[in-house]
Amino acid sequence: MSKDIFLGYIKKHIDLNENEESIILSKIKERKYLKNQFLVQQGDVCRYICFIVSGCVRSYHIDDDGNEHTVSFSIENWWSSDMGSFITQKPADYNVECIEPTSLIQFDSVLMEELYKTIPKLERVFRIITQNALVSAQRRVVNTFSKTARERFEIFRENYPELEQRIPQYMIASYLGVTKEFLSKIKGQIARE
Amino acid sequence: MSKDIFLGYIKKHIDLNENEESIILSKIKERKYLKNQFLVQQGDVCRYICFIVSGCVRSYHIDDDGNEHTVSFSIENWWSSDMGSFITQKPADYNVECIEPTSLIQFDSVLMEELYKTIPKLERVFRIITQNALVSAQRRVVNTFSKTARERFEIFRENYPELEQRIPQYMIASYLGVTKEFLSKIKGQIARE
DNA sequence: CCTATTTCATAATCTAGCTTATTTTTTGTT
DNA sequence: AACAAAAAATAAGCTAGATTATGAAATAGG
Repeated sequence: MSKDIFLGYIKKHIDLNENEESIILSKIKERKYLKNQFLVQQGDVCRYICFIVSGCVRSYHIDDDGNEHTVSFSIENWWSSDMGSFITQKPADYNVECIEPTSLIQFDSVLMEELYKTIPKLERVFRIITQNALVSAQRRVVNTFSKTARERFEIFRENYPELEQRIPQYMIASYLGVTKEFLSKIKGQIARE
Repeated sequence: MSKDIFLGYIKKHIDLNENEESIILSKIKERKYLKNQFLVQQGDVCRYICFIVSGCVRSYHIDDDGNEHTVSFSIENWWSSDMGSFITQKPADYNVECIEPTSLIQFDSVLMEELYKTIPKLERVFRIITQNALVSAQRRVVNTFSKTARERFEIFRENYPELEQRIPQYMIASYLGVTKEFLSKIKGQIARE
């Protein structure tokens, strides 16, 4: 069941005794979203950090010209939020939208602080997760500058082979930082070889 | 003195009792680097996370074509490392080089784990720092896609007004993701207005 | 099953930023 | 002060990727 998936995930990083497990179990609950529902909307304050049990969620920014820029896709066993907004309680920079029916566990800031207080080891879990996410984000910056759009697409395919099937092509384009037309052209090129 | 600068920094995030303070003080020591010395070289394993007491450090990747891409500049009261390499103990993706004479405090992974173990609250400090860094990195990705080079330069100037004076222009260009020639052109444009 | 709406493909034209090359200015060294 | 080396400025021509447009194919809803 979904709560156990979450516990299993945490226990990959730290040990939990029975008491700690039951504290966590007592505090969390599953919530379901439909496709196209928003976890956060750009401009609102982000109230939750979410652990995805199943489904897929996209975080994206809409710029002044109305163009979408995808920051991340989050699937099973990963997290989703507008972290900046969640931390500062200022308006979110991103829309966080389900692109599949999604089941998740939500943590508001009161609950997070309560959990950190009662089970300080959880700080460690989130430190490690966040460090890994930072490393990926920095690598993405460098790739954006050093690789061509085609190379970035091929890297995306290698890193997330399942995702390409689950996600509309125009969203992948907006993740790679190119137009959907150009991604289509790239795919045409690759297919022709 | 430099150790107190570090303690002051930590105490902005968490409270430390006298015992904890003295543990930290006993474990750390200052180290000085000259301009152009490397803290890590791309391909080596990164052994340290460094807290910068004074000076300035640049992290950059050299790609297959020999082009430099700057990931970050780190100055006083900030951290520097190749985090990915430090965590995994695999070869570093980045050169980390002093662009000024730099004084810093180095933490190897044994010391970090020891500190996390004896003063678990430090996990919290690094969780928070890393979360903030992640938020910036993600914003940088989005800006790279949604803003022009000129806009990115103006944002850089606003965010780090002091840095522009301390850093050669070609390094700023490599941070913004443009050639030095194009940044020069942008500055010419701005000056002419 | 049919229609409407999204999504994807293809192609022509256009531009931000790159490359290459030359000159000037700044910085560092003896 | 003088020389060498690094950094910055400027400019002409060139490409990766954007924009705009049009049609085909796939999804979804009634």
